[in-house]
Amino acid sequence: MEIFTDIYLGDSKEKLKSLSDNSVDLIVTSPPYADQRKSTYGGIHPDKYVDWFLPISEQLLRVLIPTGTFILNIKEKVVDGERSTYVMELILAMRKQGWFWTEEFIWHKKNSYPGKWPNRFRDSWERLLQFNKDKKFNMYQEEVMVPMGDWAKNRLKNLSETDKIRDNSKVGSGFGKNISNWIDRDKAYPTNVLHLATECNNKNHSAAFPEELPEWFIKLFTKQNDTVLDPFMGSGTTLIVANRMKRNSIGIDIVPEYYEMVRKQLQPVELYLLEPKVKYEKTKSERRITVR
Amino acid sequence: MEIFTDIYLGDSKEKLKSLSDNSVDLIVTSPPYADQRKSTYGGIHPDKYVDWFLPISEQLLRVLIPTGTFILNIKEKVVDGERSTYVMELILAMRKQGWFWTEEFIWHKKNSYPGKWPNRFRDSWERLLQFNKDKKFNMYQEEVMVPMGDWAKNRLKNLSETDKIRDNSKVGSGFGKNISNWIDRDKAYPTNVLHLATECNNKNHSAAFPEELPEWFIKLFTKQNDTVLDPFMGSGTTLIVANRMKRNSIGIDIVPEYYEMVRKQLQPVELYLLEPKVKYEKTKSERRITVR
DNA sequence: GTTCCGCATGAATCGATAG
DNA sequence: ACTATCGATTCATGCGGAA
Repeated sequence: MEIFTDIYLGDSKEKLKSLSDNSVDLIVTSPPYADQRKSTYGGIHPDKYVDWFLPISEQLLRVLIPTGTFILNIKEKVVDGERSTYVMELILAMRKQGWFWTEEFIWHKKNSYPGKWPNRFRDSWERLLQFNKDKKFNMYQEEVMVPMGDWAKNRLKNLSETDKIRDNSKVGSGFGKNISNWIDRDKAYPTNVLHLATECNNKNHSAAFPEELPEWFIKLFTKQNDTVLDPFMGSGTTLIVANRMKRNSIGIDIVPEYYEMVRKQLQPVELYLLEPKVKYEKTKSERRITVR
Repeated sequence: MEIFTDIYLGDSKEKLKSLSDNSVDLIVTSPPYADQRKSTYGGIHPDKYVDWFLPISEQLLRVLIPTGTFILNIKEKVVDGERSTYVMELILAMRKQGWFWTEEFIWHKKNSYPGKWPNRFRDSWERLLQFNKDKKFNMYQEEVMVPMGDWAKNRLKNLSETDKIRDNSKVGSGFGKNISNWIDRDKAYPTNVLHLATECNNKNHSAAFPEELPEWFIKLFTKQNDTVLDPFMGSGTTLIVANRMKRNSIGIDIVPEYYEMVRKQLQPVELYLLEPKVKYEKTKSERRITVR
């Protein structure tokens, strides 16, 4: 079976209209937060955020299959010493739009931005909001309850001794870098708290999330040959992971530089010759890339 | 200085009226969650939760000093496969009432209740909402500093003497970062994610939280001889911790059994003879208990 | 080939300074 | 007065070069 990867350059609100109804199994995305990333995305004022997002989520509701899931990564910022409320207002508005708010996962960012202030500690968590069209949805819990797969084995054999020690010292549950827990264990029961560090190895994108994040949700909510959508693909982490996991994927971004970057990364043959470290050669021959 | 502990039996909304304006330095409480614990509190329907809570928070706003803090432990429950939104509606309503929503801490419950559901994982976190009357409030950050990650210890202890000298000179010339500041430091400021286990040995109270939770906030937001209030004291954890930490405390509960339980636990002399393990004898002679 | 160390760098926030 | 920009603060992580 052939896996496709479609990427679009343009405004999500418009480009999404070209997708068919009920054609996507999972949406995983991290939209620009309010008043962040002004240089690249222009920055949306917190007061206007809900109005800006609702037309997009309306399209997402249309293209998602009834048993599909929408994972939204977002966090409100502090404005004038107080937390903004636009995320809560967005949840309330999306429920009126027809979404079910089924769960809120917590992404605990172990390496949060440093700093010290007289009345505030470092913000080290983000919301991962789960929305569904229907109260019955596909969920493959076994896939994430058995983390001792090839992935973990590969990781473990390459772990240096200091890494093992460092990981041992960490307290944590669920999944993530607490790999040492898995050595003597076949099963880990995940919870709705995810412990991951943000990735520092920049891909020329300021806000890339770690590959483990989309990987976990793709495992949990899709099977092979399903289709994953990221309407704010950025550096394309979600698409690359989906491709490696043999899921079809669709990505949209309004920034030409990101679009170009993802396009180049997904071109299999040419870059394979130029790039010494090609990560995803296993699925290379199966991929079909469409650029529009 | 004498420490007092006042406990009241009755409805918080009414009993709070007997407290003076600006008389409490910190409020830490975990109110009955909507539709939970029906047998003891009668259960408040999610749709009526905000209306039920606002008269109480109005009193709390009155009795709190301007530089005081209100910590509200709450988590919406899942109703018919979907998360209720009453917590978000409550935050929005309390802001209109005059509260500032300063921060949301995450309490990560490391040993959350085990279980498996077809479309849901174990819920292992709760919200700890911080509200303030004023954007300037008392906060004693040094009191809750935590040991630094192994990173610093392993690296800094191996700093050569020349490195130290070089770094010192950098400070003088204004270049580089002041590494020498870090040499004697093994502690770092915490983040807004708290990792605590729930207490297994509950005290006949269905929703007792671990002592570390009120302890952390009492350390962070009060000093000795300040006054801590818990308008839903339950088994009295907040009061007991406050007393041990030499803070005055006020507790209210509508359930006679909890009231009696806390009263007995706080009576110093009689119980001292009966109970082999008295935890708080250090402050015993200083305590004054008022029962109304 | 490992292990160790130096260093850059974040979806941050506040307070001061400038227009 | 009100907004825009800038510097200071701080710590976990990964990478590259050195031992």
